[in-house]
This record gives sequence, structure tokens and C-alpha cells, in this order.
Amino acid sequence: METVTIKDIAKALNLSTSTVSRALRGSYEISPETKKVVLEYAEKINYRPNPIALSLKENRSRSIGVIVPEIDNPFFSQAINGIETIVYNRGYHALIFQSYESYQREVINVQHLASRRVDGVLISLSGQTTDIDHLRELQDKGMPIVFFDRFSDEINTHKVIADNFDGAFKATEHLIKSGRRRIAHIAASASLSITKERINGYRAALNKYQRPIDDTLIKYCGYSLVEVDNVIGELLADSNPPDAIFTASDRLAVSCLTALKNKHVDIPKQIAVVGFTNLKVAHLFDPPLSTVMQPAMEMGQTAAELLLDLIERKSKAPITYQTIKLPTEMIIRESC
Amino acid sequence: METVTIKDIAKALNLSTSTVSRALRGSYEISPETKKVVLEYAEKINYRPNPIALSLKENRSRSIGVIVPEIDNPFFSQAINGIETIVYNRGYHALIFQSYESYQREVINVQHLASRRVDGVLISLSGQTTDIDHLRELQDKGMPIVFFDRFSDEINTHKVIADNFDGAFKATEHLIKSGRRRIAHIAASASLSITKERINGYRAALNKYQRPIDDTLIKYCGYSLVEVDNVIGELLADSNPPDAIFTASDRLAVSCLTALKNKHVDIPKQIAVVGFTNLKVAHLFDPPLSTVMQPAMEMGQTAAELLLDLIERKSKAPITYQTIKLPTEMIIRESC
DNA sequence: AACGTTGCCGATAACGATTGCGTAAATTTA
DNA sequence: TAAATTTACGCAATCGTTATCGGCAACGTT
Repeated sequence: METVTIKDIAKALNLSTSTVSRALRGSYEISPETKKVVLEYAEKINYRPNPIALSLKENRSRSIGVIVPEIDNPFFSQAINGIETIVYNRGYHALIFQSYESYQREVINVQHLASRRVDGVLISLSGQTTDIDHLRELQDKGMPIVFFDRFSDEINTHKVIADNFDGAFKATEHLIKSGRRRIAHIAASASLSITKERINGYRAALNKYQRPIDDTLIKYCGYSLVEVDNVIGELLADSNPPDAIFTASDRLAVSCLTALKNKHVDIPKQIAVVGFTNLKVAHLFDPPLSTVMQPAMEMGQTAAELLLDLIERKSKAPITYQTIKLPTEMIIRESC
Repeated sequence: METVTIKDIAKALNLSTSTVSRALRGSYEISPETKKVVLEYAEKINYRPNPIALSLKENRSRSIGVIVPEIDNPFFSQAINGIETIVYNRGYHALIFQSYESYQREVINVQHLASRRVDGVLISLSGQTTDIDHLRELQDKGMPIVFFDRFSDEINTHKVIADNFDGAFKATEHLIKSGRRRIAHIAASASLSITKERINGYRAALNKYQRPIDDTLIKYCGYSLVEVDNVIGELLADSNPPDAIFTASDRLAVSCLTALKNKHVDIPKQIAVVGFTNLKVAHLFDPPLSTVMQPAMEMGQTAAELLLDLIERKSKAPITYQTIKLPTEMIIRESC
């Protein structure tokens, strides 16, 4: 990879590198003629400044790091699209990393981003993460961090989340109102903020309608079909099995439907199902899947804007961190 | 972002930076005692080498660039997962960029990757791309490039593709064998290699069974529901409408199903549908969608391995570029 | 005539890490 | 004991870019 540098221009035009540099940046100290010559030659030989040299010199990279649990999940890929639109428009780049729901991988990613001198980090925590020292260290070094979707209370910074409580509340309420009497909830990793919020919404709806809360109906569960299948097995084996299931995530909803179909359970007659997913194909399902949708793209955009504001702010005044909660939407289809 | 550098270590231990550097790299020129002191102190203050400085010096970054049309597409996100597994195991990082099917965006991404000094590029072309000068230039500068899925014939390099011809052939053949008499094909962007290969497979199957090839049954189409809806409208309005549709991509299959359902077409009775998709939820559809699946993850892995081999090869001997074709799998469900 | 101002530009030092070369001290060899 | 060699380290250049500092004309001002 041979590349054109500012030195090549300087040598060719018999100028110093400083003059070339200044000419390229339009400094007033350089005469219009010199500027013209330099700019034209730079254009001609297709000069591109080396961002690596800039990063080294300025200790910043005009790029941000984005850590998500998994790209192969429509919620996160849509959020990333939101992030990129904002970030590009403001002259930055997004470096995307996946934790694959692994704590260890998340720590490695965080360290790598730090050494890459990203100017800030957007992160949605892995399902395994309980200890957030790696992020606290990063923040202590002065790195701006913004959480989206899955956050930790132990770090004081901007957070952009969906109204998980309200989404879960609406889903549970709808099931109650449509006559379901025993509503189970299949939740994701217990350590996640979204899990807690959604369970709280579920409980609150049951409370509002004076329904008993049966903790055996709340199942924490990994994403794999095997795990979900086991959980569904337990629920169905109960002497008083549920007539509805509210599922707390994309992956869980899909595994749940698959498991129920494998067991030839009639949806919604025998068991109604509501998911919490951003699948764009839920309307094609049999039956069409009712779901609580999150404004994934908007969450990404909002988080990116907050992060860039943090990065670019000049004032040394203490920051008032915000938690922005975006509304969820309940989409009712035939699965409930 | 204050960070620890080799200088800090040198100053603290009263050594020169060169000694510290060599000690950290385990050079034989450094005495065991000095090494020990340096390593322990580096560990203690949590020293991490600055990859940016290394990139600048060595003109390489131990990272590769990956350009895909869109992450929010299961085929590509799965391929990326395959790429990352390989790349990480071999000590590299993957920088992921999206062209959003835009030629202009693809060019910008390519240039950015070049200036970032990635050691190689994995790319799947955007649907708009017909001119590949941006890639040719890059290759001329010595940048290793490997195509996966969507390639260009005009660049001589490794290519990893699915057996699109065979997949399309099998899909069409299955439709013929199950008694369908007029089989339409909804194709993606005409300029894409995958489009051509799939159309050829479709034609070959029709030929084999001596069916007439009616070019009005082949529709090139964008991904949006509106466009697909129009195309379906045209097909249905025909005096002799098709009784089967073979759809050439993830997005098209979904839009196609949606459009057919909106028009209350009975699938598969009135029209059978086969997709070409990596949707992990196709079995949940109504009706379960028959589909040709590509080994997305494996394609990513293979492409990544080829690229890393190109990057790390020492010999100056001319390279024999390969085109690796991985088998597709036809999954028959109730939609046909 | 002496000095200050302004316009235009160059030399140099940094950013962090590596590396070829030089060299003093320690050790071995003759 | 002197010479030769080895050991163990420091110096300085390098990668591409910019900021700082300064130089040097050509002016104008007193």
C-alpha cells in the first residue's frame, strides 16, 4: 500500500511540509497562489490525509466505538443504522463490535476500543455482565460513554432506553383484558436492566387488575431453543398451566413460538403469545405475532447524538446526565 | 483520555524507551532482571501498546475492512459472524461498514478503509455498483481484496460464493416437479452477479424440463414493498398468471409474501412461493416458507481465511486466485 | 536611518512505538 | 596482561501530520 503524503506534495512543489499542511487546511498565512497550486496538485495525485497520523497526534480518532451483544438481531442492527446516520452526518465513524453476550468478550472489546483511541463509546451490555469495572475505568480516564437499551445503574452517564415497563405493562394488560387468566412471563438474563423493567411492568399490570402474582410463572431463560423448550415444558406440565405467555425479547419470542408449535399447542386458542421484538416479519407468522416494538433506530440516533454532544462539549462544568425513555408500541395481531 | 505509554515506564524505571520496548517484546539483548522489572511495572500500571502508533510506523493495522450492503439482513450478519470468528483467532480485528446498497457510499467506505490502512478488504458489492474502479485502484496499490457473495468479474481475486445457479435450479425444479406450470422469478438488481447466476439456474431448470421461458415472468425489482407490490400486481394481471414465484433474496421473499397476503392470494394453492433467504424464522411463517439457504457463516469464514492468507503470504510468486463455490440447501416447507 | 508591522513561509518538535547503530562495561580468550 | 568478544543498554531516526516558534523580506512610520 504505497500512499501519497504531504511530503510528496512538498517535494514536488518545492515547499515545506508545513506550508503544504497549512495550504490544505486553508490557513490565512498562505498566499492564494500557493494555496491554489497545492490544492490542485493534491487533487491531481489524489492526496488523502492519513487519519492514523492524525489520531496519534491529536489523541483522538473522530470515531466512536459501538458495542452490542449481537448484530444478528434486528433490534441491534436497526439501532446501529440509527447510530450511523447521526455519526456520519457529524463527521465521525462508527466502529462496531459484538460481545456475543459474553462478559469476557465485552471486556476485551472495551479495552480494544480504548487503545484505538475512539472518542466515545456507545454500549448495550452483554447478558453476562454484572461487573462493570471495565467501563468505570474507562470513564475515569475521561472516555465519554452512553448506554442504550441495556444499562447499568452503577455508572452515571446518559442512558437511552425504551419504556420497557410500559411496554410490558401494555402487553400484560392486553392479555388480561382479552380474558387470559394465567399469564406466564419468559424473561432474559436476570442481571439485565431490561429484564427487571419488563418484569416490573408485568407485575404492575397484574396488580392493577388484582391478579395474583405467581413467581413460578416467571422464567428466566437463555436464548437457545433447548432452554426455552425446557421452560415451556415446565409451564405446560403445571397442574394449572398458563393460557398466555409474554416473552421478553426477539430471540425468546421466536424460540418460544417454535417450542409451542413443536408441542402442537394451539396459538392463540390454548396459549396466547405476545413478544417483545423488532422482527419486521412478525406479521407473516402463523399466527401473526403480537408484539411490543421498540423504536430501535430512534434509540440509536438519540444515543449517538448524546454521545457526540458529550465528546464535543467544551465547557468544564459538571454534566447533568439524562436518562431518555422512548415510548414502545404494542402491536396487536392474532397471536393473542 | 490519559494513557500509559512506554515513556512513562522508561521514566519511572530510569531506562530508555528503547530498552523498555525491547524488554516488553522479550528481546535477547535485555537482561533477565531488567525484563522482569519492566514487565512487572507494565503489568502494574496496566500498560497497553498503542495500536495507532504501530499502524503509523508499520503501515499496517492488523485489521481488515468488511463492506456489506446492509447489516440488518440475516445473510450478511451471519456472514460477519463467520468472518469475525476467523479474524479474531488470527489476531486481527474486523471493521464493519455498510454501503446501504449505495454505490456512492461504497466508494466512500472503500476510500476510508484505505486511509485507515486496513490490511485487506472483504466486500460484497452494493446493488447499485456497476463501475468498480474504486476497487481496482485499491488493488493496484497492493491492497488484498476478497469478494464474497456479490462479486465482479472485472477484478481478478479470490471469490467466495454460494452455488446460486444450483440453488435456483433446485428451487425451480422442485416447483416444476410439484406440478407448477407457470413459474415467475422475482430478481434483485440486474447488475449483481448473484442475480445473473440465479436467473441462469432458473432458466436451466425450465430448459431441462422443456418448459417455455417467458421473459415477462422474470421481474427485476427493488426491495421495497411498493415495488414488489407493483410487480406482483403485473404478474397477477396477466391473462395467464403464474402459479408459482421463485424469489431471489431475503428481502424480496418477505415483501413478496406480504404483497401476496395483502391481495388475499392463497399460498400455496393459488401461487407457490420459494425464497432465497437466510431467515431463521421462515419455519414460523404462514405458510412455512420454502427456501434456498446459503451457508452464510461458512462463506464468511472461508472468505476471511483466504483474505488473511493473502495478507500474510510472503512469497512474491504470482497468485492463483480461486473462486470457491459453497453448496446451497433447498428446504422444502409448505409454501410450495 | 532606525525601527515596527505585516505577509508568507520553513525548521523543528511532538504524538507512541520500533529498530539500526553505537558504545561502555563486563567477560572471555590468547 | 592485553586484546577480543559479549552483554546490556542508550541515541536517534522513522512513520504522517500539525502547532509552535521563528526567519526574512517588503513595506510604512517616525
